[in-house]
Amino acid sequence: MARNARYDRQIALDKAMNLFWERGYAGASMKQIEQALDMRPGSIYATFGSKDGLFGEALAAYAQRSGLELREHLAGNSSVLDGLQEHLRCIARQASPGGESPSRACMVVKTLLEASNTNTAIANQANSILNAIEQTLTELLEQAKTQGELAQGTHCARLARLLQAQIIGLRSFAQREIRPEQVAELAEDMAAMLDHYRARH
Amino acid sequence: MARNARYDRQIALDKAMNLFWERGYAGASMKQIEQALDMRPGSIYATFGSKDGLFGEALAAYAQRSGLELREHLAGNSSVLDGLQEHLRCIARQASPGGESPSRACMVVKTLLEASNTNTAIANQANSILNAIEQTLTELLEQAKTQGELAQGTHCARLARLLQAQIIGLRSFAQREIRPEQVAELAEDMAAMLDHYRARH
DNA sequence: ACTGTTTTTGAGCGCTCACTCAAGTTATCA
DNA sequence: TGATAACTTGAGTGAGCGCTCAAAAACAGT
Repeated sequence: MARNARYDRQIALDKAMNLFWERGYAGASMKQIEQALDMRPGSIYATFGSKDGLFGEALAAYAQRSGLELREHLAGNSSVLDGLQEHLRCIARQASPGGESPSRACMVVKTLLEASNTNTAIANQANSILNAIEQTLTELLEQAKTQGELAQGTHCARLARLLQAQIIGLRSFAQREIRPEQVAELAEDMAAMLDHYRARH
Repeated sequence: MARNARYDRQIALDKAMNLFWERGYAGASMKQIEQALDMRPGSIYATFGSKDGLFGEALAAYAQRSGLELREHLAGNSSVLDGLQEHLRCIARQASPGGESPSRACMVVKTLLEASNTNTAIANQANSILNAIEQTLTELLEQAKTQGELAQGTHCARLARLLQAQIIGLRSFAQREIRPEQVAELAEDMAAMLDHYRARH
């Protein structure tokens, strides 16, 4: 008894995610969003409620996407630690200058730094995502310890936070104007650091 | 033959730096700047030219301040590596939740991430500052190698980039809502990592 | 084809943005 | 003390912001 929506919600969300990832929350104006999504303001507000609402959904979509990537890298390796090292190298490859992603830096970290003292709701969301990632990393490391990959004395939650800080550092560092191989070297050095936590055989 | 300025340029700059550091470039409005500096728009524009100009000077002041801090930590230790480790711990102390600095994260990194795809001039300035820091760290490590602290095979420029990425990661991580001792542990783990590069005696 | 419902459209709302400038004020020096 | 030059003031500029809503358009079911 009525027409269907012309726009696919997921596709629109993906385009919004790319724009916000590239330009940040304040840096992306509604005019630019309208153009990127090829939607008029009324449709956008009917679908997503507000700029905040759209950003929130875009950030959630980004987090989901990132989670999938991590799981893929882990699935390609029987060893958890090998998978995590592969993850670091893959981040370096994606975050190298000349790549096609909207920004070399992580959208969650960009959001955390931008919103922390200006937009509580969005900052809280970024915090929650980082908490969840820390939790996931901790569980993975616990698993590695159980399987004898990690030294028995390893404090997994603490190592998870170190690993997360490394990843944050790697991706933020990559935002500099720098030669791609230097980003790759950096990832390699971080991967090597993980080796120090391996169990001795 | 004329009156003097009521405002001390350096003091005004320092207040602007704190506001920009806390809220970012876009997040700090001229209204807020007027209030923070207790200056009316005409005086601000006569003194600093534009919001961009003021931000540029504030960022430069921040970089200078940070450089002084690093030199202080180094001066307190006869060993360069000890000084760098002390620097990491001191960053963690300052960046712990409950501290009084405008933001736990580094203003240069906040600027790099905010401006990279929206404000070329400012992004370039952040890039230059990070280049200079990398250069300084490289020289310090070369010095440590010459003095026999570092293993002879060490690639100092590469280790400098690793160290910079660690610092970036540490300070961005600290922007999360997290317990202070976890930030301290993180700094400790990063300091321990530096030990692996020490020369064996 | 007609009807009923939903979606799309885009002009334009009130507001805040960075910024200007003529007028007023104040310190300096003859 | 009066002339002069510099600084301060704040109302006001045009532009852009996020957002609204009445009208037009498009489809589904009869």
